[in-house]
Amino acid sequence: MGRAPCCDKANVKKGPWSPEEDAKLKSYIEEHGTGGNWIALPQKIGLKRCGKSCRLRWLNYLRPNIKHGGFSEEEDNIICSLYISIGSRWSIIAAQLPGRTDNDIKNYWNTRLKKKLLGKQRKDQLAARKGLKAQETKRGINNIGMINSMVDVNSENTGPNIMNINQNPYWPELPILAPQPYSSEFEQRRDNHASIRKLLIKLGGRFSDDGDNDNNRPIHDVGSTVHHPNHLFPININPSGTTTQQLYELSGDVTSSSAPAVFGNSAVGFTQAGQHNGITDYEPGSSNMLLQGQTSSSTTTTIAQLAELDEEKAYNDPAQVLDGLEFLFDGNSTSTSTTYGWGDQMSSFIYSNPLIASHDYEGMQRGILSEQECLLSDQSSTFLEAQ
DNA sequence: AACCACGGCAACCGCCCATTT
DNA sequence: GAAATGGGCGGTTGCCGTGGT
Repeated sequence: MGRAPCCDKANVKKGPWSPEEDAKLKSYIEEHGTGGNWIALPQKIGLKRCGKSCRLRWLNYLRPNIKHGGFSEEEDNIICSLYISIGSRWSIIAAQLPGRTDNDIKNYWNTRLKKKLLGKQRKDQLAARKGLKAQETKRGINNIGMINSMVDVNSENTGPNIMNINQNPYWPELPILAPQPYSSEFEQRRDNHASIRKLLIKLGGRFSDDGDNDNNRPIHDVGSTVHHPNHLFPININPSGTTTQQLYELSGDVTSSSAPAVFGNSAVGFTQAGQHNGITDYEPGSSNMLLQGQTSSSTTTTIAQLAELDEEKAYNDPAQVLDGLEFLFDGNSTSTSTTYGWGDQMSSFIYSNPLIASHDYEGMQRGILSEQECLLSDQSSTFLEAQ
């Protein structure tokens, strides 16, 4: 049975909002709130708009403290870092950037950041390829295939199919693959809460299926109603594991349109406690997964620790999927400075670690990697499953 | 001046999921 | 338990401004 339309499409105005409509919507919500029912809202105000359209207009444009444009370098870094970590979960990313909406970030990524990355990557890869060519000529050996070996999961062979760099002039270390359906196993895992949980556990979060257990609540929110979690991705990037580095620690009440962390439309570990002025309050609990912000180095899974999980596989893993993104993690980053420099640690980790590779399969495929026709190895998926 | 291509962004669409009936 | 409903999300579309020819 099909889903009933949320409104009468024939009698609903579409297209850009007029200042009058904006004023009506804004003044009503500021005075009365949304009432928790967007569908009924336009009728109350006398707007010939779909409720969803009203919601979108409010969240993305009219709501207070919205910032438009002018993304700072720090914000760039956060967006890119999170994209690398979790893919196109724009609402989650937006939750880490006060005043930014998921739509804004999505647009910004699609129109600017992605191109920036790809442009940089192309440049670096061409340079790297030149270097390799020269090396090959000098030594008289062909080790490029090994260096750039990729697992051709499209091959009918069960074993990896080593592909040669020269098969792809622009993406030398990436496989040339026809669009390939996911394996049924992987298909099941996509958009699966369990896999997301795995991912976030790897990234340092902790989950609980029993939200009623206070022990599983975020440390900083135990026993209290919170607006939004402040620590979503407590990634300790110090390879020694002795220093805790909170990458995305925000202070204050983040009134993002989509905060707190949301997967699907479930707040992770938080239930909706109420609304005021269109801003949703959340409280810990419910049967949802609970992501815990951790601040203790003893409990935080560090990137270095993850990398150590399988150094050999990491060494052999061919998925140099993020080659060229170093600039995102250079030591000059104001938001992510570390003892060792965010750059080397993070990029080398991502390059080599099958954990990240497999975690990022979905997001990457939808983003950067899809454009490069890059598939990650079955080995990576298997490795994740084993964790 | 006219046309075209391109980029940015607001808004829409379809789907998913949780909640309610 | 099934169907209906509504909120929310990510992907896509289309308009508009700008720059190049």
